Amino acid sequence: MRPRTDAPRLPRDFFDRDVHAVARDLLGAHVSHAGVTVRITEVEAYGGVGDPGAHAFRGRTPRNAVLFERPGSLYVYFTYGMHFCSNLVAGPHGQGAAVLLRGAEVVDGEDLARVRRDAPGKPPVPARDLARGPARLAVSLGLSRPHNGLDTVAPDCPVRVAGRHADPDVPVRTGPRVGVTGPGGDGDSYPWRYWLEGEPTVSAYRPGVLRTRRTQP
DNA sequence: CTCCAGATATACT
DNA sequence: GTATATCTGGAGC
Repeated sequence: MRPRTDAPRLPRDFFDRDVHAVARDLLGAHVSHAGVTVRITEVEAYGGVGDPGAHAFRGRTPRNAVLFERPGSLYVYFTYGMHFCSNLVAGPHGQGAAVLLRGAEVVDGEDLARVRRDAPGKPPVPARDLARGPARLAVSLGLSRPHNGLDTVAPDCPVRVAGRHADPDVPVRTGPRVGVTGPGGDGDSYPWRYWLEGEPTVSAYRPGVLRTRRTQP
């Protein structure tokens, strides 16, 4: 499938809506950066202050400050000591809500994505795994710390978000978020994960796990 | 498929 | 000071 280069960049109004509406509509959208374009197949909604799974749960901190910037801003954070994940800020300005980009299909610039994803001396990554998973997606697009805070609705922004899910024959499915431990202790009570049915690039579901202590051996 | 170690910025006590 | 994290790749079933 050839990416539509004529699709308009999504405007501020698109992101300035309920975060769940934004999440659903981002499915099928194209995100382009540094020579690679992906088509989003899986996302998660994070509700801002008060959502126990969200980085904004306890309010604004230096790390999550971008979540409280204008909708359409790109929130890239570092986690697990080695991975970057990317979100698009959604909802009213200052609410702290965002949509995590969890899975995508590389539709252009696959060679470049492969340079970023393939490890030297190891078998090549299967095409469907290039951007399957939030950290893999960020690697394929070449997103990391310097891109945190970019305003993707600006015409000159190097990160371009365009198009949206428009195929009524492909249903949107929902389920619990990945890696989030809910208030009850096990699992996430919010079905705020959205994906396109039948897509091979949707990441495998892994329930949130409480890690066992492993300090002093 | 499931289990598990890895490496470190961040936020909380 | 210390527990945790919007995860991944490799090992073993």
